Amino acid sequence: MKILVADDDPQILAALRILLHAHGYEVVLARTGTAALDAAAHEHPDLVLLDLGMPGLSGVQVIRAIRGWSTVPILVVSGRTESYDKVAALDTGADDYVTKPFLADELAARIRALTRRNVPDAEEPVVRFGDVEVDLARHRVTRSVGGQETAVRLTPTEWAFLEVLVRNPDRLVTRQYLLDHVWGPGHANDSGYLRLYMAQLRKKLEREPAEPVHLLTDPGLGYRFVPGARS
Amino acid sequence: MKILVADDDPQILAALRILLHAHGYEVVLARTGTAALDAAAHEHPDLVLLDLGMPGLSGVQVIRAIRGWSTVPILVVSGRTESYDKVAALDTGADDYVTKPFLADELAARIRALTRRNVPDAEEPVVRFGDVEVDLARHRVTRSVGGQETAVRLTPTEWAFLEVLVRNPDRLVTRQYLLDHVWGPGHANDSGYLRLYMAQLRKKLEREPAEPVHLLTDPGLGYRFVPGARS
DNA sequence: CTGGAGCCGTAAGGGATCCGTCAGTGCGAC
DNA sequence: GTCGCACTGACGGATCCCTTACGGCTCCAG
Repeated sequence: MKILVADDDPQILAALRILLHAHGYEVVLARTGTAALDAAAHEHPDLVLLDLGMPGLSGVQVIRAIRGWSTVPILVVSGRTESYDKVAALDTGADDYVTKPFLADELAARIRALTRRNVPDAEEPVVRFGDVEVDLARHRVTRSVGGQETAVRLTPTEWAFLEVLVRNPDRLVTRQYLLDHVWGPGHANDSGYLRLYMAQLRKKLEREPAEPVHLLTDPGLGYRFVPGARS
Repeated sequence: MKILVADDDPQILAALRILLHAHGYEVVLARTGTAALDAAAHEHPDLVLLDLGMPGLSGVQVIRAIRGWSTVPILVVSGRTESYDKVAALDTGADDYVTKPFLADELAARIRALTRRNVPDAEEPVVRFGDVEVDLARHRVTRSVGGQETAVRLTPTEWAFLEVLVRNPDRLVTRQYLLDHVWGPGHANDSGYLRLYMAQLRKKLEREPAEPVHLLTDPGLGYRFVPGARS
């Protein structure tokens, strides 16, 4: 049972490490938001203990990023007692919220309650299809042509487009949904964007851009990402 | 989304009922531990809001009893702030613990956090008939001919037509209903559309389009979808 | 029995829409 | 300036929706 502890205060970090270790957990530490994201992606923790007041990324940003590819339980520990902060964290994807100072017994009990439900985790934040590999955590796309792994350069808009599709495998993604999530609301009639960026994605990711295999279109409705057979 | 509220204080009960109702939840009330158990068993709530200080059964007993047959999320609301009570409730099977007095916003957020996770095990939105498989969630239709699963291409209108029929199995769907839901209001007299698209659907989905088995017509009234025997 | 009126199923064609593609412009960063 | 990115506009070509037409069927009046 592995727990990722993210806090910028070395003292609290040490105290939590000792406490959790005493309860039999394996502990991984992170002192910044970006480090926490990195560890969450590659250490596959069974639970994330997250402090909100870290430098760099805000706590809410960290939660949103993790929720982008993982369903790991997130327990927020924060000095902020305002209801607004709690609601924001919980609605972004946190599973529980404890305010400092907290009692060790209660924290341990809440950790047990969250890990108890543990569903089969180890959901890889990497999606593969054809000769392409998409790393949702690192925002990186690579392609192996001729046994050689080469990075694929995507523009921010291209990435946002691809991300929406990859997170809904085998499922129709309507034009409306794509426009809302990539360009934001208010672009309901700009379906020309979709044609344009889909063409660019196919040019960069499909073996035969003229006859796509993984990035398909459902005429009149939207687009669809089909991973197909693992290769 | 149904919530069972168990509390012995009528005032709190009424307040919670109003609060939850305002958030769009269906609310079931119980004023004793035994009543709560009964309701949890027969009402199939999506979440249980449980007060610890009820007469009859103790809160921990109620939690243990529910956990004996159900994994429904349990949120404990209690006046007891002692760490011992929290640990006992959480370790018995509760998923969260909030102390009175509590803020309405925070409680609502914690309810959302608990119900969010429970959604995935929804009903299987797949309908099968003959050699056809309709996946309503993924918006996909496949047909297995000769042991090979092949995708069926449907136009948007064909899909809308099929969707209405599939969502009303073994029931007569009147021409009026179909026209309203597929073409929108104002096409009450365009029953010719129905003949046309029904013919196309039968051609794509029926083994013998001339002698349909699953997509039947009720002369003068409308059409009917009959899944028939599972195959 | 016979003929006609609806209703249903089928086929073919035209117009509108949608899709893929390719230039080209504007704008900000370096 | 130069480069990269977002966006615009326009063009064939494919697809889709609707219209129109025709034949078969049932049912009922004559």
